[in-house]
Amino acid sequence: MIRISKKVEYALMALKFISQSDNKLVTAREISDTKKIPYDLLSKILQKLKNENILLSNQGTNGGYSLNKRTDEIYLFNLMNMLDGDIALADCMHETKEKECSLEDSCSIKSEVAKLQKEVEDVFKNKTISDFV
Amino acid sequence: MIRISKKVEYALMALKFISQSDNKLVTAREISDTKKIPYDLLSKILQKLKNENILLSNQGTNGGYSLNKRTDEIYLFNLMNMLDGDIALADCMHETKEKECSLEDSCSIKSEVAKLQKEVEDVFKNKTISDFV
DNA sequence: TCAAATAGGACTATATTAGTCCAAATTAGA
DNA sequence: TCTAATTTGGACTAATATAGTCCTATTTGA
Ligand code: SF4
Ligand code: SF4
Repeated sequence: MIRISKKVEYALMALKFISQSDNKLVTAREISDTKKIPYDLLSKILQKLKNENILLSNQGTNGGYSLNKRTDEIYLFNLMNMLDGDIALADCMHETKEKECSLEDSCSIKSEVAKLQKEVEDVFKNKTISDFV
Repeated sequence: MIRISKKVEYALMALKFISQSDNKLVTAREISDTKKIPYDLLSKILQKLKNENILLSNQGTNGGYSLNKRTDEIYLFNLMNMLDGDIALADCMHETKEKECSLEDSCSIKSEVAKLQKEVEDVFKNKTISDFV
């Protein structure tokens, strides 16, 4: 089964929401309430996006988040990598050799899986947040 | 994280193996041994493929499996559906309404996710086993 | 000083995927 | 007719990944 994670969905909704609140700071609570996204989880996601320089944050009262990039500069592929880690169609395909496949020696489909991975990746590399706004 | 399952990988290797053993029946044990695939799991996969009319089976001594379709008639997309169930990028995208998304009312990205799903699906719909042989 | 907000670690719960175990039915051949 | 090789198939367990929660600290404007 092939899925995009809830984290990524929540991030997409949040980024869309922020991009449509022109320049006004947006709080996690606001997004959570209007979009019915679990507050704590959303907070984590926004913090992550801030650390990845997708968002700017202001702490304290009247704080909140704002975009740090244009929507067409934020690629879905990167977003997925940030939130879910290395996107790999199979164990042997991770950039970082974090996972190894015990079948690598006897595997007869590796090069074809690699080709497939490239094609799927391209779909996500060709989408930016602006496609969602 | 986006992955193709081990089941599908094992199925691909098995189908490739069978397609290259021209006409001779191939046993699950043979494939399991040469490809280092867990025997019980592989058995289940082959049985499934037999029930889906991808393979023919002969029981008993000297039994085994053979292809029931040309390799270019077996689509990766269908294979994935058979083995992993409905391929859906998000909860709301299942053909059968087996899953519901509680955010469906407030969701602002559904149509874009649908577009994305179509693009990813097309990648898998355009691959057949012959691409792996 | 207080309340609203981000920051972030640690934890729990749930779902999915992967793998195992066991017993039955089928069949060729000795 | 017995036996071993094989498919068949249900039930179960283990491992992993995803989703969600809890708690506490820090920042900051009023
Ligand atoms: S089975 Fe082959 S394609 Fe799959 S992860 Fe292992 S080496 Fe890669
Ligand atoms: S959040 Fe939106 S896109 Fe995702 S599953 Fe729910 S309705 Fe579908």
